[in-house]
Amino acid sequence: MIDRVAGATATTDEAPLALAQAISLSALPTGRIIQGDCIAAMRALPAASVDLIFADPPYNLQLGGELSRPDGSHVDAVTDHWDKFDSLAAYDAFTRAWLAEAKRLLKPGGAIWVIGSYHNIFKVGAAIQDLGYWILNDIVWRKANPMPNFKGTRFTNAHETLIWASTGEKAKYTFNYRSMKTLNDELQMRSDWEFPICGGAERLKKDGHKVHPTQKPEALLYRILLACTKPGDVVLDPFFGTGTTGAVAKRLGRRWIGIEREGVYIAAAEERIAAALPLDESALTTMQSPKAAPKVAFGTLVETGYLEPGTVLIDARRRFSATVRADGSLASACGQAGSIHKLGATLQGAPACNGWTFWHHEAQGTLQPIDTIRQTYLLATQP
Amino acid sequence: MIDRVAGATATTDEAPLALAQAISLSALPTGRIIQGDCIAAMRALPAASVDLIFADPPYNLQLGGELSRPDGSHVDAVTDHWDKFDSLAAYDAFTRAWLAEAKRLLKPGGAIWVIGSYHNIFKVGAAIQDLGYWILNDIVWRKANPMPNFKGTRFTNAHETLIWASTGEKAKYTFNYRSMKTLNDELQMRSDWEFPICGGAERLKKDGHKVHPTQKPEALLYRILLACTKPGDVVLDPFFGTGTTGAVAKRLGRRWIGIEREGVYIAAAEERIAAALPLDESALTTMQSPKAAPKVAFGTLVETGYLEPGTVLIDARRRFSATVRADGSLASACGQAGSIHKLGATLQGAPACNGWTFWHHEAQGTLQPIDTIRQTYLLATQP
DNA sequence: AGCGAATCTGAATCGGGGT
DNA sequence: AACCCCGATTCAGATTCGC
Repeated sequence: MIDRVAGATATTDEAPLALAQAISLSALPTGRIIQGDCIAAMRALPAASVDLIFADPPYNLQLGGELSRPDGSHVDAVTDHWDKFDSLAAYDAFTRAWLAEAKRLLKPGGAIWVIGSYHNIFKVGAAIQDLGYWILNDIVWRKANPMPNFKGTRFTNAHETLIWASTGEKAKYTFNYRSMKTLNDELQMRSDWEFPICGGAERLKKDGHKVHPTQKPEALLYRILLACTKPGDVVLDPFFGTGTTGAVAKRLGRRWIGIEREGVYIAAAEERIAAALPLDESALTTMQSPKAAPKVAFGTLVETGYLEPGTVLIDARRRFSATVRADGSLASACGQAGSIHKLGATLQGAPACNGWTFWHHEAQGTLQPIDTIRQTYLLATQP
Repeated sequence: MIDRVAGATATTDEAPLALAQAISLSALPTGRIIQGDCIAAMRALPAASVDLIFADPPYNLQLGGELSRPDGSHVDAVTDHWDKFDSLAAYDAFTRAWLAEAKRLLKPGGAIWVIGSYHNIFKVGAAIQDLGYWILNDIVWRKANPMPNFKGTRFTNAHETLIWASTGEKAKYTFNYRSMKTLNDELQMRSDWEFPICGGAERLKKDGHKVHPTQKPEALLYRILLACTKPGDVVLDPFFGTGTTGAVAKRLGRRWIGIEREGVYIAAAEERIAAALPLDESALTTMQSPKAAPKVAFGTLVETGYLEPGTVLIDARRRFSATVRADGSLASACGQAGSIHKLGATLQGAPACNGWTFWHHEAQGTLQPIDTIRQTYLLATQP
């Protein structure tokens, strides 16, 4: 077991504490992973003793059969027993039970973060409101590299949702506004965050297989703890898994408590946290996500009215022409159709073509490449 | 009142309809705004008569006092009476009531879209699941230019959430996959969409003041209707406001029905929709999935001489080869035989295989998938 | 060693029509 | 209702392989 300085030792020298609070702090098993059911484990902890709770509960995915990629390979889905519930109602009851225990553990000025997907997040959010928490923001984690929708049946599921809530409508809470603004190049931090999914060296593996099917990226926890806790605060994670919350808390000098049922995850988490190093300056700078050049799809110009469906485009030498259609595809007179790039390539018999510079439109008597419209759009919408 | 061709007039010349369906269509007030309470108005409409519902219900914002910008100017917040509910429970009851009526109106293959913010979307999503809808995606509208958080107390609220759901777990639904992929420069459309908020010339104003506090951008509706409806489909908006749904539906050649209580909004919507110009037929034609193309059996290519019996096919990596037989089956050297799909799967030991892209033939010194022969056949035989 | 090609993988409610 | 067959369908990033 890992053990960091217990709360009592660190605080008894300071300002006097109420007896109950002193007992609470002395009993608080920070720097430890408690093995067992999260509701039972939370019941054993003292009330009003935790500053922040981060929870990544089971999503209750309810997947159908097997799924294969177009190349025939098999998709390794989340089929673990801990994600199985008998019914929507059973999941709902479980959700309300652990959220109620969590509320009891939070100090009056504490707060909770919960992450989920559309499978469960609406149930979670509704329960949070019903239990008297006060939602402060919902945050969208935009995945830089999500798994595609292999069957072409829906939109690519490219994000997850987090809810940040205080203990009540009038409750205080911690929000390090300046830290967030600094982290975001002196612009207010928005409610949509982009991070890659957890992979590479950060992804815990054993015998070549991932230890946990849903390990979260440390960057996500880093931003949350930096935004909503102070050094020394106690962070509880009731679904600890492989300990991302503990590792990041240690790096940032926050105390932590983990609750986890599965021994395999606990073993991996302990090893991982033991190896975690306190933050140095360079780690902070790597957190600053480089601002990617904004991409604009041709279809966006059609949707937003910068270019009307029905507009006729021609190439610079006026050899080919095509009409813009409602979905951002182009149709030529000879019946061929495709994206600006594909149709340009087809008509020229070329393997590829940059449609942005190939296609032009008539404007003030001159031919303008459609790329100028994209520049206009970017100027109008970028801060 | 605006009125487009009613369903009955347009369909009586065609194939006979069941009586109930004929009544439904004749009674359907498409191209109209019904004034009144949305639940009462929906009750008066026939069951299973609508292809898509788009709903932008009151968000139940629960704002505190007045809000000022750092420069002292006043923020014009949503304080309208229609956004006031007595309690969370009252809002919940209202949400479940209109969502239940909406479900009754949807055809079995229909779908619903609802937009909201963290104030209400969790209640809405939980109700959608409880009522037996099946969530297909949650979509994040990332605002390119959101209002900043003036007090510096939270993250900038820079997105809203939409839920897309079918009428049940096993229900069919419309999703124009190819159109979405084309619209997004040949990449799958993701669940996070970026649009500017509604402003400029698009924003309806009267005497210098915005007519509606939460007018949605047409680009948002454009993408939804393009993705989830076909031309001629009936789209219902039970919280019509200033008619963004109607204006975009008219442009895209979809029929529409609006329900709205406030006369001021109705007047603005009617004027706006009357001015909207429908796209012409050629612009409305969109990219189709191969699914929608006429099917060609492999045997047809053999019968019609596009491929000679006895031709040897091989896979791209030249690991397997097989001979085309007179009945359109393939036979491998090791004695196995079957359809192009089945033999491909058997030889690879895979559960399934698309023979059209797996098998190749030698042409002009290069390997060509046999799908190119099918394309040649289609070009030659389709009008 | 270094570069380009090929391979692998990630919280996924992932098909439709005929017999 | 269950089974069978046809055949449509993937993006970004990390890692490994091959030259």
